[in-house]
Amino acid sequence: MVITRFAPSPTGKLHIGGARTALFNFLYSKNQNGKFLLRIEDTDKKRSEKKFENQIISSLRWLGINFDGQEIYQSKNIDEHINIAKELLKRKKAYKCYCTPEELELERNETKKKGINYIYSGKCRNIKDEKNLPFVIRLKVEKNKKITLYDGVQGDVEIETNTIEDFILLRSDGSPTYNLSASVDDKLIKVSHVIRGDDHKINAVKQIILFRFMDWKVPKYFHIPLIHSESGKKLSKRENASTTDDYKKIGILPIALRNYLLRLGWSYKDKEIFNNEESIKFFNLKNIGKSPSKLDFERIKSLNEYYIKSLNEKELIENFLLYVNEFKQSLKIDTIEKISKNINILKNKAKTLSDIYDNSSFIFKYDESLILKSNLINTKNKVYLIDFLNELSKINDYCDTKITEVSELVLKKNNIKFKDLGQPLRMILTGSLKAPSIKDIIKILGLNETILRLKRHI
RNA sequence: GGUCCCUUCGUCUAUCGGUUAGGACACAUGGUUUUCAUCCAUGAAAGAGGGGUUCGAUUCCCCUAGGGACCGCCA
Repeated sequence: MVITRFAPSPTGKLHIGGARTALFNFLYSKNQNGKFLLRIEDTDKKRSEKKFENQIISSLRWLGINFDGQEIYQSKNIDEHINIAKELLKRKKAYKCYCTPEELELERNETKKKGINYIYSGKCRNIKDEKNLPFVIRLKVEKNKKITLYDGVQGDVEIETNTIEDFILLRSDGSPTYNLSASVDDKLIKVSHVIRGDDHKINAVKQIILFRFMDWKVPKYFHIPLIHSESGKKLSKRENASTTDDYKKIGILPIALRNYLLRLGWSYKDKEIFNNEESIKFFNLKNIGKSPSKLDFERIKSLNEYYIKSLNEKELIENFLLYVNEFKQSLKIDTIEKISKNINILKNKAKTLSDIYDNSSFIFKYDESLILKSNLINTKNKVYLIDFLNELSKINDYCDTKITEVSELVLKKNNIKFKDLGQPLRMILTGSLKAPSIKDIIKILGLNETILRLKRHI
């Protein structure tokens, strides 16, 4: 059975790269009818925070990336990690190292000065007698061997063990480090495919060595190229617009972000649009690309625009209201009703949910500052506008054809083009030149409000 | 600096040695349109460089250049 996992450390919000890693793991496991697990790597007590853990889980949920079972906490398995370290010690595959951090710092500086790559010298390797001093436990990496990482994305990568140091398994306070914990946990939860960022490639080799020392079955590894920022560097948490929250905040739909992430570093022929079902159906590991990719915000927006247009009304309204609730000034019930009813008109120019909000603002926030400044409202134009108002006042209820009749009447009477009437009308009714068509504006505002607004300015 | 990885339009990518090198976003032009958009059509735009292998290389190999990742008692 295929078992994959996403293993974030809760030291920050879920960022784009992590989200894509989670997505690939999720999609592959679901495509194979397997399991997708979430493991919180919270062994760094200083930097881990509960709020980030919650944030990561809710971001995953938002993207529709659902994990199986309960989330797993690495910190709960610490005893087992320590046991394995002891077992390795017993098998003589690990040893106690009494070097102090200060000594190591010195070693590091010395080699760096010489321009040589630093790895721990291994000087404690052969200490026979126990010392009554603080110690760490290090893995005894075999010398002069080649380890091949059979990477499903990168191909076979051969690494000399001499370039890999005797890395620490247990710190001097007895707590396990990442490579130990991750290996033991992957073994415990029977991970079959490890899909993660390229930055873990060297860790994979370290973990393979540990797996072999323990006679465990080594999982398959897939190291996906990193996502780079516009500047071409690894996307860091500090970059603006690097977390999923950043995108949520500006009104990107989860399905759009998910679709974007899926196609970043992965492809399926010429297909660009993948809904959630299709993404599971078509996803595979072999189409993952080898080269890193840059984030393209325009593409995200355009995908978002596509989904705003193609989502059904109900889904769009749901997404919109959730968004407004979380990020915008709350709206009155009747405004919400008006927007919901006319969502198909109001979504027209929108690339983001925030745009829909802005497009709708003439309904709930009648900003007259531009109207007063506009030279569209002059004595000449007022003649038609008054005609229009008079004719409009004769109508009892809104009706498409009646509005057309009214405007045509005014146009004929004054011998003008629609633009001459439409522009000032639009300005008065919405306080802006960018708005839906006149008919739609009247329909949304209602006859009463339309007449009220007209009367204020003519 | 050491080890490892990557390199097709500006960006994301397709290409299983033979293609007018395809698609998408962005861009430009034109058309539709009751503003602005949408939509439709068209266009410009790419194999980092140099060597091999081959009848033939974007594709396979080597070198160079450029970019990136890792090099913590972080994960």
